[in-house]
Amino acid sequence: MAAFLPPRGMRDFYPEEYRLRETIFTAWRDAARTHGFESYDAPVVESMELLERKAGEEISEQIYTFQDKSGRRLALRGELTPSLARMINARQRELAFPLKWSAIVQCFRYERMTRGRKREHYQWNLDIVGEESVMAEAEVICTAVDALQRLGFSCSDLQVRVGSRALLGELFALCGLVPEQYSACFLVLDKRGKIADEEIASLLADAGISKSRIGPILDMTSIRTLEEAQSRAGASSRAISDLRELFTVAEPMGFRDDLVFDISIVRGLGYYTGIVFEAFDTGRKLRAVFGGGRYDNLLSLLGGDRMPCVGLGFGDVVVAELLAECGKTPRTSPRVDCAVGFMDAASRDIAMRVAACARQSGRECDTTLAPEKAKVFFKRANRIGAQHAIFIGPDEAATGRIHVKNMATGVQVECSIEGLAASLSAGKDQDTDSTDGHQ
RNA sequence: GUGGGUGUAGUUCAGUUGGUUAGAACGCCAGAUUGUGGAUCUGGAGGUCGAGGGUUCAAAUCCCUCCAUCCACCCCA
Repeated sequence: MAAFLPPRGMRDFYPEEYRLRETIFTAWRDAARTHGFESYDAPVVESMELLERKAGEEISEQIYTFQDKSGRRLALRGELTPSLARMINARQRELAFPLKWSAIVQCFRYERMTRGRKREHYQWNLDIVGEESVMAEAEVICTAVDALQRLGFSCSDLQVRVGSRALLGELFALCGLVPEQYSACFLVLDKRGKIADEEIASLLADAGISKSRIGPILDMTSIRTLEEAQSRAGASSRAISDLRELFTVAEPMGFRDDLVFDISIVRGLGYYTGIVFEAFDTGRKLRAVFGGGRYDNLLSLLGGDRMPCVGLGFGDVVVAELLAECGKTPRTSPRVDCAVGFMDAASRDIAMRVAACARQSGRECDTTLAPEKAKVFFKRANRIGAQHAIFIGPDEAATGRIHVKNMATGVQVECSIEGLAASLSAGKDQDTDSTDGHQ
């Protein structure tokens, strides 16, 4: 038994797991780049003060906190948004808005673990800062759906459920609530279906909401369609027209089929102000794969000018589970263009020359570090996924003629060291010709 | 934090009412093949049975404590 394990909730990535992680990261990066997002990064350690300024959350219980040797109160970030807000605020006069930023960062959370939830995960963040219109929501969702497609998912696997805090706010106002009471109502509605209505009623009462209004609030969760919502909110509802516009533009953007209106989506984070959304697997067996929404007040809350923002967070843990659940986990194996080995000390320098030659021609090349038997070398070459294997023994060292073995076909061709690049290319063409003909 | 499950080889797991030297598969190593991988065959290595304590002539097995881990709830990225 291993004496040491990773700290609770933390993960090691062995090469096999690392390859899966890279597959996910690549889908994220490619989708972001394809949609014109710029990459950025921020420190994994932030000041507690920044995190605490983010209203309405009992953070310090749930994040890793510590003091540095000067007594500064610091924390491992639990999410990237406060750092983003800090960065934007610091250069609010110089940045050109709207801007579209993407980052893949590791976030930490000190909490109990369950399925799909560790104490650390990698999260892809997409944010659009400085855009008032619902095009910002459309663009981040479209980009996230793009990434899902790159991983092999289709709209039959996932649904993006869209709600709106702005809509709920309008409906609350019609019930006679004041804005200060909204956030308590959001949290309570989020619990609808999880706890009994009587408990919800008493929670609302605790928030200072009079009895006569509790019924109408609970009743809101029975709204199923946008039309129904409109009939309550009224024809002039800004929230409804935003939602309608999102669904409309999703059509030409290609993700209309993934969208579903769901008034019960409110999200746990306190800073959301408008449209909010979460993507779930169709079977609803797992947690949200990604989620996000509009947070127009966070930057001003942290000392900047008011700035409309839309953000999206997409974690690696749940999507990996969903890949497994759907049988779509890509089968990855190690791969390298060629491997070079040598039989004895006298052959070493020729082998290294051959390897250098291969690398100069742009090939990936693994080399044996010590003399080994041919059998051991070829076995290892096979294991590391070498497409070609070149074994140097006394004969090759003496004549300068080397044998390039195509590991897929077993065919071995002889060439000079200078002719190596050509042989590797020839073998490569052969490989692709011999496959099913794709690409 | 609550409830339940599980801890045996590198991995996944068997292991009978407590009873002799704890097994299998896969993986690993070696040989068959002294310069050629994947397939096959043969052999080998590898275990303080999660830790500590208790009951017993005898504990992987029963009891207690702790630790780890998984699932559900709670909470949330």
